[in-house]
Amino acid sequence: MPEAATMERPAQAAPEVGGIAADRLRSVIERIERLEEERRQLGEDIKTIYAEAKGAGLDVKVVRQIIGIRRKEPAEVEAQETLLDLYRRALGM
Amino acid sequence: MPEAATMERPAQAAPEVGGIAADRLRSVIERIERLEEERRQLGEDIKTIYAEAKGAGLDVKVVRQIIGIRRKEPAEVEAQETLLDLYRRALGM
Amino acid sequence: MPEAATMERPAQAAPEVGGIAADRLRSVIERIERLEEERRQLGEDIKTIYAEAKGAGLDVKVVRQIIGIRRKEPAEVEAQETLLDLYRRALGM
Amino acid sequence: MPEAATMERPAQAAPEVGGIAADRLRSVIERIERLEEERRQLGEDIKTIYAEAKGAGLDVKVVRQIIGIRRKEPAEVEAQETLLDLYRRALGM
DNA sequence: AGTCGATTTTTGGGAC
DNA sequence: GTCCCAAAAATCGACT
Repeated sequence: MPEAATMERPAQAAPEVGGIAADRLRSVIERIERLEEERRQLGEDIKTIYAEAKGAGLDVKVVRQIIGIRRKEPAEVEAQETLLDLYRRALGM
Repeated sequence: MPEAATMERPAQAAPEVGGIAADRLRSVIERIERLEEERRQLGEDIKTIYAEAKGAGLDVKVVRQIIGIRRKEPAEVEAQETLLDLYRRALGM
Repeated sequence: MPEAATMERPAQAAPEVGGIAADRLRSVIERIERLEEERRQLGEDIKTIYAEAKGAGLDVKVVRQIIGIRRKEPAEVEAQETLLDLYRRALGM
Repeated sequence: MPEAATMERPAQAAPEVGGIAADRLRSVIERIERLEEERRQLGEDIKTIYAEAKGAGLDVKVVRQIIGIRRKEPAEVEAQETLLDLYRRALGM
């Protein structure tokens, strides 16, 4: 969509309603809605894989747990390693 | 709650507005608001202790980290120990 | 890093390392953790009331909205509603 | 708990223990993790658009409300607004 | 910039 | 087994 946007108040190219740039508002909303739709679709894809996994005899619940743990683990490992350091710093050592 | 103050419409003890038990609605809201106020106050108390800690030379940020880690740690330790089991169960072993 | 077992309550390892500051650190942590526990309990109480409200036929989400509205300044509430109307009109909704 | 290093990517330990199911488990986990990463990226893209909108003078919170309203069925939107009005009147707000 | 409180989405559990 | 509801987690905007 080329450059009509810079024409601020001609009758129809870039209407303002109550001081709002309607085109910009509409553009923002439509772009977000489109990305949210893609996001929702990915959610469905993920569900499909879980369903396949279940069909293949895997325990979906524990697969979920595994993925959850893998997601959190790096932070947790680091937290463990940092704990003593934190105490020492808190005590000003 | 039998207080005279709640009798906005003197004609009735338990007025309904549009099918809503107004007394009950009001009671729910007031109780929640009261608990939220207590909750907010505790938040302030906690802030005060952090301020004292800072005055005593402790590093507030790391004290926060320590408390955060202590809060999460039992779950994390357990998660670590459970991981291999999860894989085995997911594989049906 | 010796024996994971000794890390379970790290506050106990501190007293010797930092002199008086270690005691203070422990005190700060324990007081905050106690207040946070009270705070958590209040959160549960609030949840219980919402559950009762639901059982009494109230729409919990709308009750939440009401509480949110009462929490804000009236002017702020109106400003927001006005802006929402404005945007809706800009979009022709 | 011996040798933390071998636990970092537990999926690699699996192939030998469960035969073909281990491969399937790994595949499932990796495909899901990939989709989740794409999903996370879309979340960031959405955030970026909101930031742009804010920079353009739009009220992000209200834009969010608009999107929420458009997502719901019109009947649902009205039902909720009606209920809110009802509760407000029951409370004399 | 980092925290906090609140809302919304996701996940696990239970009823039918 | 499928659907709904409650608990948990992630996310967002506000404030400091």
